[in-house]
Amino acid sequence: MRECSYWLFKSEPSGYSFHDLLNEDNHTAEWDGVRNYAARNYLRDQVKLGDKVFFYHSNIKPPAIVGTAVVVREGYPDFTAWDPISEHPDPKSTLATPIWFMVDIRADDFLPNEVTLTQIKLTVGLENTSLLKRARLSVHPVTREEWTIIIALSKRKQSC
DNA sequence: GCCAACGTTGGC
DNA sequence: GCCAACGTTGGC
Repeated sequence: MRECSYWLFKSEPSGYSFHDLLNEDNHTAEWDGVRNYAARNYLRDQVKLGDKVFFYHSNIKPPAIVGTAVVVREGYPDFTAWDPISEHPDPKSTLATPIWFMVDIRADDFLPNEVTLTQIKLTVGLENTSLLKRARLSVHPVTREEWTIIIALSKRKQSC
């Protein structure tokens, strides 16, 4: 019996928001379009069924973790890569030799309060979190301790 | 809108 | 295989 792992997935809400995920059938969607090797490796090799996911909104004021989701399908080829009219086509990726991978996630719920990037930067225990160390990565590992701290933060009303 | 950080590409 | 040029991300 494997313990679940924790992740943080980024999305620009102008393109795809947590609200969009909640509005999907069964609150579930393919996490497609990742075209970065480090993120791909996580999706292909390490993100497992039942793992928990923070949904982070980037490129918005303020950038913040807004909700949680759960992995409902493990890594499989991102077929949007070999669809020439998809948003992120990659002719080098084929059915026989896929390069890019995705997982499916199902929205759980909004956090009681969003946890902003500023809060994350100011919170003891989160100073080494991957989000702060590798700013441009779109899929980050989160430790169990970090997950617990962020969940606790989300239950606290912000004064500013 | 700016621009720093950083991942990717491609010439050599 | 190095590394300069280039493109993208994303906070500010």
